[in-house]
This record gives sequence, structure tokens and C-alpha cells, in this order.
Amino acid sequence: MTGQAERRIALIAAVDATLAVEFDGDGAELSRRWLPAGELSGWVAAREAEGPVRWVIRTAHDFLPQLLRDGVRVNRIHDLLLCHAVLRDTAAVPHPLPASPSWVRREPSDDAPALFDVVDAEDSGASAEDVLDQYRAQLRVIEEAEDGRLRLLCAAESAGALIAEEMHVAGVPWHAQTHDEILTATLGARPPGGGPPRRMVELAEEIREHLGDRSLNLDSQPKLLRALHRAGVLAESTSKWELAEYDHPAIAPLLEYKKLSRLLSANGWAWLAEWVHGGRFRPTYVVGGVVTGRWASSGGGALQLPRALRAAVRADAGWKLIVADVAQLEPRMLAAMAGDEAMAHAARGRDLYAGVVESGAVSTREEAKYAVLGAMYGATTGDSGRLVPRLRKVYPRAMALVDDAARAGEDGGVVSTRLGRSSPKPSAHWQQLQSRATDADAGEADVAVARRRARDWGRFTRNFVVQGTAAEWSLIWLAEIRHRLQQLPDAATAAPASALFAHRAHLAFFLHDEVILHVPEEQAEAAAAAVREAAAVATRRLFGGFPIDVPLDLRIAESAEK
DNA sequence: ATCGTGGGCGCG
DNA sequence: AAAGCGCGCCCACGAT
Repeated sequence: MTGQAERRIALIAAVDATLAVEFDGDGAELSRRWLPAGELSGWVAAREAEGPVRWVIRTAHDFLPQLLRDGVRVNRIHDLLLCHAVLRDTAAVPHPLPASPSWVRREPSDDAPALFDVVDAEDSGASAEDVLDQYRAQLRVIEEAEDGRLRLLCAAESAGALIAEEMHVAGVPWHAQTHDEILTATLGARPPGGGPPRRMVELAEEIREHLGDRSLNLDSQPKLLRALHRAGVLAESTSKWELAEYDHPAIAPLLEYKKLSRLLSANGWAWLAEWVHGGRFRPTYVVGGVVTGRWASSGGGALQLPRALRAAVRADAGWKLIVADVAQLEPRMLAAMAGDEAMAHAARGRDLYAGVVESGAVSTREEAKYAVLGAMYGATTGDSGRLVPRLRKVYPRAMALVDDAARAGEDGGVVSTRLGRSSPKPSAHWQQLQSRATDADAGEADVAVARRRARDWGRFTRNFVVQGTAAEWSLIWLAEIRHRLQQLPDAATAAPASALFAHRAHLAFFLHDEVILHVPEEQAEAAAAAVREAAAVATRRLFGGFPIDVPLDLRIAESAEK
């Protein structure tokens, strides 16, 4: 934060121009001017150069693509759509934001307008008065939380929106040749005339032979299941967990086939051709796409890249990757949120699960892992469910926090993250089920169904507080990383990696608790330090002085391969 | 032909 | 080795 006062300028899109309205901290208008289409980027860049500005915009995607295309980066925004969702649902203040349909993000991809979508001033947004009124209303809610939680949450959410747009433009450096080599080594060569690769053809032949059905379509679940039954494998499904239980010569090649088939269909040559261009994979991130505050993605399965392909994430010549993730972020958040000193003590150092074992609650690391995950997810059966009660003895405060969250959900209530993002209310249908079950003439079946749905929702709210707070930590981490990278000077030696980030370290990928940076070689150490400092700041912003370790696994490398 | 759904599996 | 949270995507299949 600089000491200089922050200017606030709203940008409102119209047909061929943009209206820029500057206003003061009380929302009073100071000036207003129209910027013809060709002048927006230059004008914005000039205002940025004068000192800190917060750009108030309907949503990042309205302006950032064009600004970034023109090589202009801004430092702070307020994304009204994203903050509307947060402030409308928050239970952190007595008077949350009134819901307004015009400030709800439209679900069908706002990325590319459909062919016949009319994008006019009315459709793409709102009048200047609408924008200013909405921003003022949001500020009132933000101010109502005297501890600044909502201010931090909205700033972090907005920074995320900005970073998501920048990462889309930057892309993940992707080495197509490495990807192709992995595919060929795993799946076998592609036949010149098309069709499945060699290794899959061989496996399919082998499986059909063992199952005695020469024309079996292995990709049809019902047909495969019937063939397995005929061969004496009486599985109820064709999932790999279940199949692995059976002893039959077809099983091993079948499991291998399913693995290869998945790789081919999800991230095979077709994926490579569709999603990697010019050495970059450009996923579209959907900030706040998950109710807990996590990001979702659309296109290319960005958040499901298989580990086997990580070797294809490779820095450009003269550049490096910083690959960093947090080990066991969620239980660490839980310990800190609950102020559970004992659990925080177990979390000291790299491996929280080892600490849980040392506490005497369980005897092996595996048990610790299942117990902790079971506590956060609400496991009731299996080994995980059996281990959870042991944690209640050792970490009563942490367990009380998640147990209370679950109870609130079962009762139809709302729970909140550390910064005040609140869970949605259960659906009207859910509430009907519950009230019907309490009627005098409710049947046993009604009661059972209601009970089950109540527990389902309780597991959701139990996890919400933990997953959502972890998402907040990660957003602040991201924002602080970007802030520090902005302070680094341009690198002198590295070849330009892209037009926008020619000589600059930049964020390239984000996945819940992990980041990948693409950085000029000479700045690798400085960028790594930025990532570490940012993590420390995120922890302090969320939990003040509470002593919780959030250690990073960080390496500087050519590729993202483990 | 096109759409919605469920099984299955990748990620955290 | 599983079942307990959150996702997106591919495929086959049945309904339209």
C-alpha cells in the first residue's frame, strides 16, 4: 500500500465509447468524460501512471481484454458483479446488499457473445447512475463490517478477476512436442489413417479375447458390464475401484485401457490441437465460479490437467518456472480459524499429518490423513469415519468449528468463511422436505429422506467454511504475488516471452492452492521470494498474529514436472 | 439431429 | 483400499 490517496474512476461501456466518471470517497462525482473507442487504453494508462487508481467496472471481462491487448495493465479494480454476489449473500453484516438481477453474472459463458447477441449499451451493462449507485450501495455494506473483512474480501475477489484475465492472456507455457512424446510413449503411435493409437488397439484386443466377445465396444459402460458378467466378473459397476477387486485375466488390461482411454479423450492430440497455440495453453478461469469462492474454469479442463502431462509445462528459453503449492492448506485454515492451539502445533512444519500422529490421536500418517479429511468432509462410515472421533479429543476447538457448521447447515442455516463469504440458503425444495418431515402425519420414509438431505447439506456447510477460507487465503496470496512482481524491474536479458509480458515475471497458472509463475531467469530468485512473502502476508491478513504455519513447497525449474 | 442425464475419472 | 467436500469434461444412451 502506498501512502498516496487512491483515486476512484468508474468506467461505463457504451456503444462506441466509454464513459469515465471520477468520484471521491463519499461517492460524489468529481468529473466525467467520454472516451472514444480508440482512446480508452491510452487514457487509462496515463491515469495509472499518475498514482494509485481503483477502476470500478461492471466486471473485469468488460475492459481487461482490450486493455491488455493494447499493452495496458492496471493495478486495482472493483468488480461489481463479483462483489455483488459476495455482499448480497454475506451474513457478516446486518444489512447485506439488496439482490439485483442486473448485477448477477449471466451463466452462459460471458466469454464469447453468441452469434446473434446484440451487444449494445443496455445489454452490456448499465448507465453511469446505475454503476455509481451500485458501487455506493456496495461500499455501504463493506463499511458496515467494521473489522474490514468485507473490504479485504472484495479487494481480493476483484484482484482475482484481474489476475484471471491476465493469466488468460499470458497463458501457460506449453511444450507441444513434450506433450506429443508423452502421448506416444503412453498410448503408442497413432496410425497414419486415424483410429486409436497402437497400445490401445492391442489392449482392446487382449480384453475382448479374455471376455470372449470379439466385437465388444469397451467404451459402452452397459455393454462392458454385461460382458464382464458373462465372463464371471459380477461387478456392479465398471469403475476402476470396483474392478480392481476382481481376479480375472481381463481386469489388468482393462484397467490399463481405461487409463489410456481417459488420457486420449481428455488430453490427447485433439486437445493439444484445440487448446495449445503458439506455445501457450490459455484456459478461461471463472473467478468465484464455485459457491465456496474457489475458481472454476471453462474450456480445456484447466483445473484437471493430469499430473502425467505436467512435464509439458515448460519455461521458454531464458525463462524459468516457479512452481509453488501449500501442503494441507485446508486443515491449516481450520486450525487457525478455530484458534486451536493444539492443532496449530501439529501443523508446525512441513507435514501436518506427521504432527497429528505425534499428538497421539492416531498411530500412522495414513490414519491422520483420513481422519483429518473425514473431519472436514463429514465422513461417518468406513475407516475415515471411525477415526474422526479421536480428533475430537485432541483438537476440540477445531472439531467444534466444523461440527457447528454442519449443525447449522442441517438446521437450514447459513455459515460464513473467515472474511464473510456466506453459504447459500438451502433450496425451497429442501426446506419443504424438512418441514413436511415434522408434520404429525409424516411417514417414516418422509422423515428418512429429510434426515438424509439434512445431513447432505450439513456436510456441505461443514466443508464450506474450510474450503471457502482456504480460497480466501489463496486469493490474497495471488494478489500479493502480483503486487510484488509489479515492483520488479523489467529483466534486461531474457528474450521476450509475449507481447504483454515481454520482459516481466508473470503468473501463469493457479489451481486452488498452487501457482506457477513464468519468470525471466535472472529474476527467478526475486520472484520466488515474492511468492514466499506473499504467503506470509496472506496468513497474517487472515489470522493476524495467530501462530499458524502455512509452508510452501516451492521450486525453480524448467518444467512443472514433479 | 439435438439435448439432457448418468457413469466414470481427472484435479484440489 | 475406501467415502466424505468442491469442480469440468468425455462418452454412450435414451428421450425429443
